[in-house]
Amino acid sequence: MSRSLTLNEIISITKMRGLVFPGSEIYEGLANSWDYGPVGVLMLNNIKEAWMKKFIKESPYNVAIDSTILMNSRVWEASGHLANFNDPLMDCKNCKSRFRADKLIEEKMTSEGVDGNADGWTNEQMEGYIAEHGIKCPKCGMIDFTPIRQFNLMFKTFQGVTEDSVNTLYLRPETCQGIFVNFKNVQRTTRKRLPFGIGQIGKSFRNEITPGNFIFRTREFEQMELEFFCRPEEEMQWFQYWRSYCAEFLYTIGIKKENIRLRDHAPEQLSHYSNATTDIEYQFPFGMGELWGIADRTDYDLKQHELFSGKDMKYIDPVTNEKFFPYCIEPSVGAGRLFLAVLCDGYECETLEDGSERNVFHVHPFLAPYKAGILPLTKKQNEKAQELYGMLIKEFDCEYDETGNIGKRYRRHDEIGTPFCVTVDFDSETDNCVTVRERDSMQQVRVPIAEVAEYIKKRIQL
RNA sequence: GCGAAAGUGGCUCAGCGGUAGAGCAUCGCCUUGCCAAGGCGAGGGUCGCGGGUUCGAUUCCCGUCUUUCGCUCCA
Repeated sequence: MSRSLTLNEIISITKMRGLVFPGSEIYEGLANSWDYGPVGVLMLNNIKEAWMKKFIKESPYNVAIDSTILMNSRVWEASGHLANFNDPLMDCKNCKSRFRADKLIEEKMTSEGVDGNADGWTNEQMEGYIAEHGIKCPKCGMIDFTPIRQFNLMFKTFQGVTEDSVNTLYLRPETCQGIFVNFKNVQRTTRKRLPFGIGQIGKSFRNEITPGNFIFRTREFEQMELEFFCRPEEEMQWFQYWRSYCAEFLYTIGIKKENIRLRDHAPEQLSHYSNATTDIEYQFPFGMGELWGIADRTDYDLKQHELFSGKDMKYIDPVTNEKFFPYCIEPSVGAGRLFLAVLCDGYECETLEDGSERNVFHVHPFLAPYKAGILPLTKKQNEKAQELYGMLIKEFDCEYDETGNIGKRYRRHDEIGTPFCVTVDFDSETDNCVTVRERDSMQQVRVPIAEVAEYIKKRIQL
């Protein structure tokens, strides 16, 4: 018998066990900031490593870069973020609900069978349209809106000594632009031919109106993005390829299939530059939430950068000398979100045969913070266990623990997802073997000390 | 920003107008021969912050901050 843990239970455990702490806690916190603790950072790094392994290192197509968070502001002009990453918000004075003016207008147009949108409209145009067409508050039906206020989702900062508007910079709201602006550099230095991809793991910042749900939506977050370039006529083929590759990745790292849903966007939902988009969603305790977005971005970004920079951003086929804009498929996933999905998917409270309960974190050994706990059965085995620990720590992350009785230590490691516990006991002295206890099955195997490292290494592969 | 709820030791919470408790966790000693065992002991909280009422506030009132849930969003 077992049950999943609630989000609150998971938050408690992660705080108690050093996975995740509330940010700036001693100063009353900072809304929606979370720090990864000593145990959490191991798993976060393993998640990033898993992505690197499957999307870059083992891929015949892809390479990685690490670009800056601060970029020339013209990048954001070209990408459209300076113009479009604003939400025009208005509140209903009567019922205090908040709406996006452009969404209200689009809904009105749709309901009247008009094909159009409010993209690129000024606030005055939108306010005018709403007044003329008598758009009512969708919630209470009143026509009593505040004026539009722009809410820019990009964090602004300043470069240089003075807060001069000339030096206004933005924290990047997505990592992919660092890839697009380096497209030519990467292609030239790697001599890659289409199709090929450029990946990046890095922080992005969005001044979300409403963050929340633990680490699900935070204003500072880490993305793992791949921009995969291909010939325009192959876009759908590669879109499908990455769409299933991403889903397969999730299954590989142990996410339960029944908690995953692939949702293809309907044509009318697509952003203006996209020909196809699929969200891979996960069944979080608070509902379905987007984990991975796979978007066909067409040649929009490279074209925009050529337009704004004046530099040639086209691909030149080294064989045919053909010159064209490649299309781009973008699978983009949040590291923190994946971390949360792994937590939600793995944490269970099991009721054992004797009626006692144990919290277990069923996590893929590759992602587990520690691969092994090194435990002397009693304090008499401390020295030998220390020695073994010294050997194993060179091979993988593990932890030495001699406090409390053995059962307690097993449970403590169950709770942080350690797949193996290695116990040095009274017989170890004579038979040079140790007991390896497996987390999920609670089965025990006798393994020669000389072979323990290999035994575990074989079982923690991705 | 608006609406709702909440803030008491690391976690989960109880409590009360007379300056704080439990369980779990942590640490030490003893015990312990494989699944949160037992015994003894220890540490840790100016009850989010500021103000007001009161002889006296963790408790009542006001403000403020923070968190959580919803409006939002799309990694």
